[in-house]
Amino acid sequence: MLGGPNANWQSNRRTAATAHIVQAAWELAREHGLGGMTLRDLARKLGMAAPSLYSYFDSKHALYDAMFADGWRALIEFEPLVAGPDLRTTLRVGTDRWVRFSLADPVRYQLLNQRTIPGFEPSPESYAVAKEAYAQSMAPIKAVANVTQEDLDLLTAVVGGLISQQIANEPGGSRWVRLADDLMDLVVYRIEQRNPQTAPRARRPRKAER
Amino acid sequence: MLGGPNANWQSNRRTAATAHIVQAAWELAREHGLGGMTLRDLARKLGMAAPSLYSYFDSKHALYDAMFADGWRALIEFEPLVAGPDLRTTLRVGTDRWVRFSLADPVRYQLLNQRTIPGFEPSPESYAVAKEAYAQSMAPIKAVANVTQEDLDLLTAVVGGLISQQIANEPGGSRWVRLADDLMDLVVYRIEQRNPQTAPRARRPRKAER
DNA sequence: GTCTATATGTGGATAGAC
DNA sequence: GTCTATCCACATATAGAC
Repeated sequence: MLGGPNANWQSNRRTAATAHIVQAAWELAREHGLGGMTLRDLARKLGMAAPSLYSYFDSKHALYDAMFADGWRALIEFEPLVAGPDLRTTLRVGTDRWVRFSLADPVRYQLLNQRTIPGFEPSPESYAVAKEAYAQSMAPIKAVANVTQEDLDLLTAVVGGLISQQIANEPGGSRWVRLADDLMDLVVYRIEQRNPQTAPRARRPRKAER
Repeated sequence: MLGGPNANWQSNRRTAATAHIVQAAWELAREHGLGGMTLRDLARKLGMAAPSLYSYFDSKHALYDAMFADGWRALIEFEPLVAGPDLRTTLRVGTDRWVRFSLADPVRYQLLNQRTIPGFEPSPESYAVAKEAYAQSMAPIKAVANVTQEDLDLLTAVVGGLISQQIANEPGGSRWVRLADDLMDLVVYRIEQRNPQTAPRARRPRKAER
């Protein structure tokens, strides 16, 4: 465990160096793929010998773990997460934010959301950051509508499906993610149909606006 | 290119041996993970030396390619694909079939639907099998409703989202996939709302009726 | 503490004998 | 086609200079 939020700050030079390594690792992963990144390349990019990296990370998996936490932290600080006036707007804005964050760095999406590195599992500390980001993203929705965990599970899964398809089959395009608003209309329909509390029935989820 | 459905059948002993290797590779992948499978292990399992595998496959990627085609072929032959009396039933039955096929072999799902092996892309020949399986799966839906490509894109993505979440976060469980029927209701709602043909209160005859 | 130098084990892949 | 021998790249680990 190095560079974690533990004990005494041995030196913030160390944490700065660690952050620098993680930054370079992201660049390398974007270049050669997440699994294609080698510690030799990383060390060369940083101008040091490969074994020196082990002063900062116990293993390559530990580096992935730091990147995992860093990626979720990036989401937390990505953009101010605004709550819309109603459920539909809140879902659209939140999903749009998540889609843009994901497409902005497909390799990051891969590490954060897919189990692609054999044997890698995030540490409890890093996973806690992921849970924090999740809670932050869901809070505005809970604030504006009466949603169940099933609603949120469904929401998370279907949006992830759109993004995954987009990245896998048409990187750089919008064939799938442009359906996000339509999809949010369906989620709204599901939630409001079970929960006819406040909304005036006049508002029908037509596909009109974009 | 070895063992393909090409030119003359050099010998079906060869194709049988190739199929045997692919079969053993699946078992090994299920045991150690898709990326954790090594050619040495595979050779030992087959009782031969590792380099001998190169008589059948030009590379490890070529082996993955054969497994890719084999996996999609397995879907084509998985179960008789029945068309229901209406759109909702057809979607539910087709999705249920796809979910069961996927959960029955998560490693297979990973190879077929996610880009998890660095550098691996299916060959045109293998990808053609995938397209055939896709066309076969979508045919009953097209037969029973007037659907657009966007509808099918949305359907494929959201169901894939459920399955991915299920495999990644709760293998063996049903927290996500049990929402499949609910999700199909939403898809039906989307299609029928745009296309009010056979709905109970609709009095307009279908235009594309034959 | 951080670096260089080096050693070990395990992958995929190739060469050449039979 | 199958084998043995071998190569090279990689992750990993340790020793020791500064």
